[in-house]
Amino acid sequence: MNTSHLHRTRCQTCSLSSLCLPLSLSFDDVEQFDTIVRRRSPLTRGETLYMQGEKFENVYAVRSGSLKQTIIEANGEEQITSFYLPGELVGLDSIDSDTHPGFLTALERTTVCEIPFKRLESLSEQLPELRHQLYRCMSREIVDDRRLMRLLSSKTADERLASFFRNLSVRLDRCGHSAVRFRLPMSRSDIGTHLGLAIETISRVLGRFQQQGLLNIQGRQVEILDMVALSERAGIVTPCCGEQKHA
Amino acid sequence: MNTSHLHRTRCQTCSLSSLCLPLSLSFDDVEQFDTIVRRRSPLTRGETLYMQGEKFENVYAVRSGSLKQTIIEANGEEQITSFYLPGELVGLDSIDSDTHPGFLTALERTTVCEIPFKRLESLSEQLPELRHQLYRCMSREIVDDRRLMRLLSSKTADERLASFFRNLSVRLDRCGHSAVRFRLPMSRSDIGTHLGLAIETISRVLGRFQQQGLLNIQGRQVEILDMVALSERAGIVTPCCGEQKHA
DNA sequence: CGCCTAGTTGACGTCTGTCAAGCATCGTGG
DNA sequence: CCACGATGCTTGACAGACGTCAACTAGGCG
Repeated sequence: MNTSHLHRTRCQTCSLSSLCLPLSLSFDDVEQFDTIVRRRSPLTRGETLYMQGEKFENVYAVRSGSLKQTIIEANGEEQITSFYLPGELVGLDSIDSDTHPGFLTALERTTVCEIPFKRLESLSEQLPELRHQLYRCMSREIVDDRRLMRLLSSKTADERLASFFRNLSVRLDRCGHSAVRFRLPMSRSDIGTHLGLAIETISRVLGRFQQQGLLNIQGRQVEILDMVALSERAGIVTPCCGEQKHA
Repeated sequence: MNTSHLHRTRCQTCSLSSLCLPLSLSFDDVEQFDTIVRRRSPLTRGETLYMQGEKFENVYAVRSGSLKQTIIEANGEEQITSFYLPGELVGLDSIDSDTHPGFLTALERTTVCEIPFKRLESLSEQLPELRHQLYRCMSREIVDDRRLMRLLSSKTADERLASFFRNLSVRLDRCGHSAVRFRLPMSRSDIGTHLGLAIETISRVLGRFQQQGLLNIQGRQVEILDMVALSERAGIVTPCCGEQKHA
């Protein structure tokens, strides 16, 4: 029990380990994995974890709080490609070019675990489960991106926002928060930039949702009142009858 | 030199090997890799390589021709998430759920190399370069998807189409075709479904492009006349001077 | 108390989807 | 070789959704 380091926490005792990379590792393997993980002191709201174009060294697992990834194009346009919540892995999109494709910014007080990718990669040589888990994480990221693409490609503002809130609810639920009552980590403007909608549209649609009793939203405090109706609005037809899903 | 099998081709002699998974492997390693690759007889136009929901067993490398991935949602809406050209790897999005998220359909006569993922995964244990290449491929797919997301999230029909043609040109160039003169493998309707635009819009915008001398398009025969103007139209500003920007 | 940012609400224009009709292109068979 | 239908593509008219501009309100903080 050496707790010499201030931020010393261990994967073995982390409540998020069931969502994180160590997911399917044996006890001994987790211990080995734990040795390459570095805990960083918390980021404050607005602080950046890395900048666009910076050399890629580490991936990060979110422990608490939340972050956004912003890509700024040559012409100055911004796009928020994704938000990251506790238990999610950040930086997998940086492997190919060996640089970070965007800015990673904390939306609130946020703690992350830093995992040197080189060491992760070589550790994955010895631990097939870890390797598979890494492949799965990346594959999931592709699938999630495709889902968002579908959303953006043809859906109305209502569908986009309903889908966004539904997705947020599911992910918050997974990491231990309430699925129906939570505080939005991001601003309306962030949501707009992410979904390709003007901030005014966000405002109007949320107003409409509230009027129709789908949800209650005061500033950033959200309460989902009718998840079924929200899902329908998102274009998801049957929440009940068989959909194939397994790990 | 056993050439018993009809479709026996070898990675060592494949003109696309510099784009494909064996990219950074040594000669011996390529040989080892080659043993797990199965060549399939060509797919004809419209033939499916796999169906949505089917169990995931193999990834595929495109040798010639082209394919599209179509996802059909519960409500019947279709989305073409991506097109695959020679040298590109298909199926990486199936790892997480262990099933194929969509239909993979040949757009023309197409040949692919079948790579059993289980064997690929275990081979990647012994070959760090292969492992890294796999990570890179997946990472690149995420990056490409994000690019498309940005396109879909806020760009006009003109920008989407200009960007689409530019992207196609770059990819065709990479796999040995001409970058300025080629035959579109997909229909207008496919492009529309992919970019989230009505087929009529595609038609109108392409007409405009032609009128403005950006490109020449007769049916599926395309000639790009002014790549610079096309890039500008796609929202890509400076092909030259670099810009530094941060928050 | 007053400024500043975040969010709301309204008026208006435009892009693009929808519907509908017309045209070209291709393969099939007589 | 041409007729013919099927399919894919183009063009036009119109309407609706959403972006833009602008004014206004509500919190948050020195």
